[in-house]
Amino acid sequence: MDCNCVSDLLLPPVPTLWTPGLTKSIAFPDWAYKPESSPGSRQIQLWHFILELLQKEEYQGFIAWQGDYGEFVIKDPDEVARLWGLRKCKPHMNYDKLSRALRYYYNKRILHKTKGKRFTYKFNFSKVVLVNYPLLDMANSPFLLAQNHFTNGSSTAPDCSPEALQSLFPRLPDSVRAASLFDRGATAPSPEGDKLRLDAFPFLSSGAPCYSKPPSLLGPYPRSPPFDYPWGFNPYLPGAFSLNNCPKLPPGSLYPSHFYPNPLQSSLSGLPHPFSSLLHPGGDAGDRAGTGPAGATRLGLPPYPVSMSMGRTDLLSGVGLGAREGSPPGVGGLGIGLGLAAGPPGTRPQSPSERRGGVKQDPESDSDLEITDLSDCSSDNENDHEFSKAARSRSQIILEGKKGGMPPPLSSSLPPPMSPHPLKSLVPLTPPRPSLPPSLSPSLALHERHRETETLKMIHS
DNA sequence: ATCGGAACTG
DNA sequence: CAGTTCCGAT
Repeated sequence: MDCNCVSDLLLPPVPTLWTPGLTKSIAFPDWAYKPESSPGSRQIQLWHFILELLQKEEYQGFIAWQGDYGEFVIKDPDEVARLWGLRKCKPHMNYDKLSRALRYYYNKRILHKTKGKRFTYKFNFSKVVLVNYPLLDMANSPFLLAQNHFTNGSSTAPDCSPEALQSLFPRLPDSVRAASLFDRGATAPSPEGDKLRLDAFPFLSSGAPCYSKPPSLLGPYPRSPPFDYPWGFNPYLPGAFSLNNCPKLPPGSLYPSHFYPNPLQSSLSGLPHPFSSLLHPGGDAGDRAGTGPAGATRLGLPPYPVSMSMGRTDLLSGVGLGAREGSPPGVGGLGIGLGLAAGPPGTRPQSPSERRGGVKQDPESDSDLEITDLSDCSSDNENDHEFSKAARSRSQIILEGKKGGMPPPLSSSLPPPMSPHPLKSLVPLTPPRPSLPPSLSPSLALHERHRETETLKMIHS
């Protein structure tokens, strides 16, 4: 009653383009959403919220991607906590509580802490990706391969072949797998399915944090097709990929930003866009024809570009989050498209970050990355808690000796070291896995690869 | 600052 | 279940 919570107002149940089922099943795993049937379920979740903030420029003064892949820094803990409290109608929310909730994610492996860096956490995207896009071309995903590599040398490679996946999702006929992925609500409302997924890929859940090398691949591909993203985000708009819209690296980093693609995006880029059918029945959105994966193109899904800005709005909005997160602090509210709007917000509030001393980019962060990753790994192994149960029998995780990570000298206003032509790098970056487990090299994989190759050719020409 | 236990809530 | 709140320990 006394709560001025505007979340309801700002957060329409579901964006017009979404259906509840769709929303839930597509974007996130069940640990993100309880089944609609579950009473009292479906409240925004903290990590979704975090992603939402991360994705919007308006909040980059408060929280932003920074450092290693998937890493973000809460520049202004108080503000972020305030926003969170706003969203949850918890006027007394503060960073202490927020952080508790964040810690709560450690065991769930959704997040983990980047040790040594204040207010810095790291997303365990792989899990999210996999869970959300179990059927996508994993065999082709360097990211996943990398994970695989790290997790099990080779012997017990989990079977994530399309076939295997298919078996996990029998209700997702290949022919419509893409559609189904985003329509499971209607197709296969099986809450168990979600669980299954998680358990089905223990290698991802537990090994995820161990990677440190840029999984890489689909990086941003700056183009400027006039494509409209109704759900509020247009990767082509200025700012869409700007600075912190995606997990990126600091300037001094070893790897170019495109080395740290958003797994969610990468994954998505290989799939037809979920909404495309809704948005562009014709299946054609643009023109960028032939620029990306066939599927994507056909569906009007911007091929590579999409791969940046994180789970981006598509996911987020689906979550309901994307929806207006509100007019938070002064922010114009409907961030309808982040960058979108005339892009004025681009320069959002520097925010009091500094006021709190924010997370100054201390040089100390130097030795962290590696350590962080390693420690995370260990922690993963050690605190497997619930997760390990499922993965118990799994073979020990083999840590790759060296990590590519590098202590990023953080710099708030780093110019995006984005590669102008990620696709080029993409080529060399996607070497055919020499020891590709049989389970990973099904025809689909080949097919995908082939498609990709063709795409690249086209681009080059 | 960070962590995690514990009781509590919707 | 996903936090929220409180809090002592490190």
